[in-house]
Amino acid sequence: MQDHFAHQHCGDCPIRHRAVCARCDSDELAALEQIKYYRSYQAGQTVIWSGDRMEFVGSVVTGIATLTQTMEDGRRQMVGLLLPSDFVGRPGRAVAAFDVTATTDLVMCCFRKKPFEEMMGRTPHIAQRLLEMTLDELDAAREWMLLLGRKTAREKIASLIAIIARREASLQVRRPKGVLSVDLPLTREEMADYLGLTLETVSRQMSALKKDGVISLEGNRHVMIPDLDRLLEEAGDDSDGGMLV
Amino acid sequence: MQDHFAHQHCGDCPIRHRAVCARCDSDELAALEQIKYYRSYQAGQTVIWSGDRMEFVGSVVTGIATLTQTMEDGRRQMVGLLLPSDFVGRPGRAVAAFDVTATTDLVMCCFRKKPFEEMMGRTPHIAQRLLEMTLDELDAAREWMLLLGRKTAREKIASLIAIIARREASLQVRRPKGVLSVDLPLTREEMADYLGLTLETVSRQMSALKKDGVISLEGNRHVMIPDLDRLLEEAGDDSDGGMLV
DNA sequence: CTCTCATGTTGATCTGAGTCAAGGCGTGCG
DNA sequence: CGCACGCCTTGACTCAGATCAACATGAGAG
Repeated sequence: MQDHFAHQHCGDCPIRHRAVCARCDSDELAALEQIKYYRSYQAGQTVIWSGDRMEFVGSVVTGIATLTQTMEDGRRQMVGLLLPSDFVGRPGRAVAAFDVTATTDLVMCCFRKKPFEEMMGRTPHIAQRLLEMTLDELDAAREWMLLLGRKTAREKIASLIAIIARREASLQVRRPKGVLSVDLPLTREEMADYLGLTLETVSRQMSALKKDGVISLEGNRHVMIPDLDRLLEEAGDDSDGGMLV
Repeated sequence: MQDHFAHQHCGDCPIRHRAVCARCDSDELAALEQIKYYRSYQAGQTVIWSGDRMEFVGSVVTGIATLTQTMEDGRRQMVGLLLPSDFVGRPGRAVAAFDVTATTDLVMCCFRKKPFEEMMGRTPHIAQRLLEMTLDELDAAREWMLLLGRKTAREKIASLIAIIARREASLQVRRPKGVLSVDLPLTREEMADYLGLTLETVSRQMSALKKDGVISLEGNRHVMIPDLDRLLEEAGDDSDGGMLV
């Protein structure tokens, strides 16, 4: 398993993951290597329960995890989607604030919290890098608040698909000219939990967008987007809104 | 104006504001003093428009500001409430992502971004402190996502009042035994924008909570809470949920 | 003092999304 | 093979909150 990452450009250091390799000198990297370890989870497994002591911080290497919050009566809201390179946990707080669940098989690269915090104290740019990442997440969360508070069901669905599509597109080297195609990493129910809807409404709005030619479906999880601008219009997004996740 | 703050315990350094004075040595404080300055805004004035270049970072000294996002058709969502000691702006990004508006008269203590960033490079614990604060804000934003996505109008109102009440209570040295009383710093419309509701619904649910004896009103902006536990129950909050804002 | 304007309340009605219920795939298993 | 189970779709009905509209209150300006 670990071999798989050995020849990735940025290895698996959570700090390097987001392209700050240049700032890590070899001593620091060696130190990080010494305290890191891996954890694997199966799809559906819970990584941490809200309220649990959290002994580690880390980042996602492969797979997808979700951050969710649940009310006593079972109402559930997903508050974050963790993709490869995303950071989990917080230096300085002992207890997890949200449930973290693996929605696919998941591999995380972890550091025990204590040594990581000590390391952070000695290596200023780690805190700076984490600060940048956290500020990005905060902006994304706030963008999501607009979606949850003010968008219609149709706009919510269109926004979600657009965000996933945009991320896929940005991973590809050249922007594809023609039809974009996207794999949804979430079930209808998970989409509903993310968007503050019910799964029935998600299903209905997907059908509606399909009927109106905004998207087409191939199986349940694969979406083709003939015209990204059209989709963005349906999403009610500000012209550029492209800075997010 | 500056005299007013001279004898506050923590002065106005945004880093010290949240009780890390002990970690600031005198050289650092002197350096911060040199680059800081004040800005005042009148109630209703816009501090920054989303998309504007942001030349400074800073923290609120007195007054209240809001972070909002607006769609082209005018739908508006408040995504943050800035209270004294809250930090505004982000080292590392040139452009504001949200509108910042003063809802009351507002004084901010600012630092030009460039020198502040340089300072941050030299003074590791500033980044660490900002990281902590940002993580707190992120948790609060995620908590708010549950409210926006899943709570009923009544629960939303109760939650908002509870949050404000809790903060007031925590400022007072001794927890008051009896009736808590809270000043709402927001108009009905601003509350609606914060909660993802319309102002009519806010008004109706306030009346309903009053009729049911959960709160009582004295004027429009002053709320008395005979039983905080009852209010929390109405808010649908998890037992403790007290870690936030 | 009255007028105006911003703010807040309340009522009547409408509607988007939730709820309840009935199937429809597709996959894995006995 | 057929059955069960997880996931998804669709229909009928309901209801919480939005919308539209009228009116109340209070503070400041002239």
